[in-house]
Amino acid sequence: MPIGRWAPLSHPDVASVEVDDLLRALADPTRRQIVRLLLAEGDRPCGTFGLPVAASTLSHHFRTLRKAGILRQYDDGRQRMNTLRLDELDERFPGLVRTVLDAS
Amino acid sequence: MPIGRWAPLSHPDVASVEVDDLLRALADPTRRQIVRLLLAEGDRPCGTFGLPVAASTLSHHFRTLRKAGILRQYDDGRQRMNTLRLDELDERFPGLVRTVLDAS
DNA sequence: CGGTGTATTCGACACACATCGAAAACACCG
DNA sequence: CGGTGTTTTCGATGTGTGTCGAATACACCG
Repeated sequence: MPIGRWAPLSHPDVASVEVDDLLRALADPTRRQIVRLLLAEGDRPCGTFGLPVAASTLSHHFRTLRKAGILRQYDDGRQRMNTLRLDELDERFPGLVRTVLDAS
Repeated sequence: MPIGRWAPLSHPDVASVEVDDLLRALADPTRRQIVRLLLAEGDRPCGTFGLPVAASTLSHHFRTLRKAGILRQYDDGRQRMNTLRLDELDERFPGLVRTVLDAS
C-alpha cells in the first residue's frame, strides 16, 4: 500500500500551474523522453526509464515535472510510481503536451 | 530599400531549427508577448512593442527569436522590421506556436 | 557635415539549471 | 536486526540566461 515517504510529495493544483513552468519543463529533452514514455506505455516507476543520466539527475527531472503539474507520483513499496496528468493538463492547456511531443 | 546593416542578420533554415531552441524561446513571457503581438497585428519594427524592458534586453529577445527561427528581420531605413515565420514553422512543427500562445 | 532616432554590442551581474558522486532515507526480505 | 534495492538529498561545478547601462553603429534629415 502506498504510504508516505520522507518528502511530502506535494502536487500543485492544475489551476495554479504556470505556463512558463510547463514550457520550461518540456524544453528539456530528457524530460520530454520521460513524458513520452509515460504517454506511450503507461505508469512506470522511476528506475525503469533507461535514460543516460545519473539517478540523482533523473530524480531532479521527476521533481521538476511533478512541480510543473505534468506528472503525479506515489509510493508503491520500494519504488516510486509516475503517472501522467494528461487529462488535467489538457483541460487547462488544450493539446499542449501532445503538440509538443509530436514536434519532437 | 532594405539594405544590409553591420550585423549580417542570419536566419536559420526552418529544417535546421531544433525543437529545444523553439521551446526555450517560447518559454519566456516577454518573447511570447512579442510573438503574440506579431501574430495579432502583423509586422512591426522593434521599437513599437511597448514592453517593460530596456532596449538592450529587447534586442536580446529579438535575436533569440530570430535564431530560433520564429521571426525574420529586415532593415527598413532607420528601423528593423519583424515578421513572424508562422507558415514555415507550422510546416515543421504543426500547430505548436499557436497552441503555446493559446495556452497563455 | 552634424544632429537625431533606432537598434545593437559589450561588459557585468545575479540567478537558474543540468549534471554528477557521495551520502542518507525508506521499504522490503531473510 | 542487518542487508539489499530504490530513490532522494546535498554539495559542487560548469554553463546558460534575463536584465541593465553605457557605448557604438547605422540611417535619415536639415
